[in-house]
Amino acid sequence: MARSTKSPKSRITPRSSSTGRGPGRPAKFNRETALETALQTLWKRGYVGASASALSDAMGIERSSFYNTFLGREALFREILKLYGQITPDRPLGQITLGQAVTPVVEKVFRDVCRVRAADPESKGCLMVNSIVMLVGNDPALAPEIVGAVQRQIQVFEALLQQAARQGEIPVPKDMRAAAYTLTIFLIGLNVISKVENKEAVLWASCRHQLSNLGFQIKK
Amino acid sequence: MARSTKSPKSRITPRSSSTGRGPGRPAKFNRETALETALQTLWKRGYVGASASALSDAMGIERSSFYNTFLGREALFREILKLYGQITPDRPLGQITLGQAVTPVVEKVFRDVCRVRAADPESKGCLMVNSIVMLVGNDPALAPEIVGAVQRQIQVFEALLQQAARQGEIPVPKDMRAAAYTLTIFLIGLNVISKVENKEAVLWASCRHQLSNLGFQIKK
DNA sequence: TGATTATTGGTCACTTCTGTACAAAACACG
DNA sequence: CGTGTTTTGTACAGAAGTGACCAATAATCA
Repeated sequence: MARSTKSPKSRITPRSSSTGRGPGRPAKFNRETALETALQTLWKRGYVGASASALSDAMGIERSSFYNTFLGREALFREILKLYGQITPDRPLGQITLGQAVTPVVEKVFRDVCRVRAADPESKGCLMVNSIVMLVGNDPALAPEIVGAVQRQIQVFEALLQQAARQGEIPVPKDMRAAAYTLTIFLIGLNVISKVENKEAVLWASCRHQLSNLGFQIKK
Repeated sequence: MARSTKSPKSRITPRSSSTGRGPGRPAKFNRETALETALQTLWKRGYVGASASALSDAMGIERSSFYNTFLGREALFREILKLYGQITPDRPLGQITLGQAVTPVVEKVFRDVCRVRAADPESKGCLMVNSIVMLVGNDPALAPEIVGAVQRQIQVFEALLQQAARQGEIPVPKDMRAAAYTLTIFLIGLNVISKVENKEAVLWASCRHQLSNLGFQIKK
C-alpha cells in the first residue's frame, strides 16, 4: 500500500490557528474553515480515498501544516466524525424529550434526509453509513467508533419507539428490538440508495410507506 | 493518487489458462480459482483498497501474469461483478416465474441473506452494496454498471410485488413503486448492518417484522 | 529590542503503486 | 527437432503517498 499504516509521532497539542491568539507565527488558515473543507473531501472521497496530500490541497495548506495541526489523517477523521454528528439530518432523533410527540420529529427527520440527500449535487450519501461500509472490517483503529455510533442509533430508535408506543402514537410493536433495527436498517438503506436515486419525491414516498407500515400517522 | 487513473493498453485476449490447452507455455494457475480469490479480496477490501499487487499476491501470481490475464483492475472487477451476481443470495428473486408463489421465495431469500451475512467471519456484507457506496460518485467508469444493477433490483422487486398482489399473497400496495423501493432500501440496509450485527436471529427478526408489515405471511 | 514560540515551506528517505517491455521458459505441433 | 506461441519472471520509469526534520518566518511578550 502506498498509504502506509504507521501512525504519525504524537506531538504537543498545536495552538489551533483560530483559537484566539498567542505567541508564535500565526497560521495562514482558519481551522474551522479547513475542517469544513476536510469534511467535504472525506465525505466525497471516503477515508480510504482521501490522502493527506489531497486533504491538504483541498484545504489550501501545506502538508507540514496539515500534520502539525491535525496530527494526521486518522486523528482528523475522528474529529470530522464528531463534526458530522452535529450536522447529520437525523440528529434530532436523539434529542427527543419525555412527553414530547415522537411522530412529528420522526417525520421531519426522514423528510429532511430525503431532501438533503436528494439536493446534494455530489450524491455523497451519509458519511457515517459510507464509513461503516469502508472501514468496518478493514480498519481496526477506526471501526470501533463507527460500530459504536450504529449501536447508539439503534438504541435511540428503540427508546423513541417505546416512547411513541407509550404515548399512543403507534401500536405497541410485538418485538421492540426488531422494530428499532428495522428503522435503523431502513435509514441506512435510504442513505445508500440516495447515491443512485436523487428524486426527493421518490425517496419520500418510500419513507412514507415505511413509516406508515410501522404505525406512524404521517400527514398526506 | 498512487493508484493512477490511466487504463492499461488493451491486448489480444489471453488464452485464459484453464480453458483447455493449446500452444504456448501453460499458465501455472487456474483461472477460476484465481477469480474466486480475487472475488474474496475485492469483496473484503473493496475496489479502492485492493491494489493490483494485493490481488496478484492473493492469487499467488506475478503482476505480469495478472495484467496478462485480466487486463487490469477495472476489467477484472467487471468480471468479478458478473461472478458475484451468480452467487448473491438474492439471486432467486429475479428468477420467479409467473404463477409461482412469491412469498416462499422472498422469505427464503431474506433468510438466506441473514444466514450468509451472519455466518461470514469477515463480515464483508454485500459486494454490490459496498460498491455503490465506494464507487458511485467517485468512479465514472464503473459507476454505471453499479447503478444499473440497483435499478434492475428495484424493477425486480416491483414485478415481484405486482405478482404477489395479483396472486392474493399480499394486499395491493397503495404505491407499488414506493413499496418496491422500500424493499430495496431495506435489503441494502440489511447488508450494511450485517457488518455491525452478526447475530442471524437479530437480523431475521427485523426481516420478519419488515416483510410482515408489507403483508407477506411469514411462518413463525 | 531581544527572547520565545508556533507555523510555514521545503526537503529527505522511504514505500507502494502504476503500466510497460522483453528475454527466458515451457508447452503444441508439424 | 525446430518453429511458433503464450506465460512467466524481472526490471524499468514514473507517479503518488507516507511521516519526519529543520531553517526561515512572523507573531507575542518581557
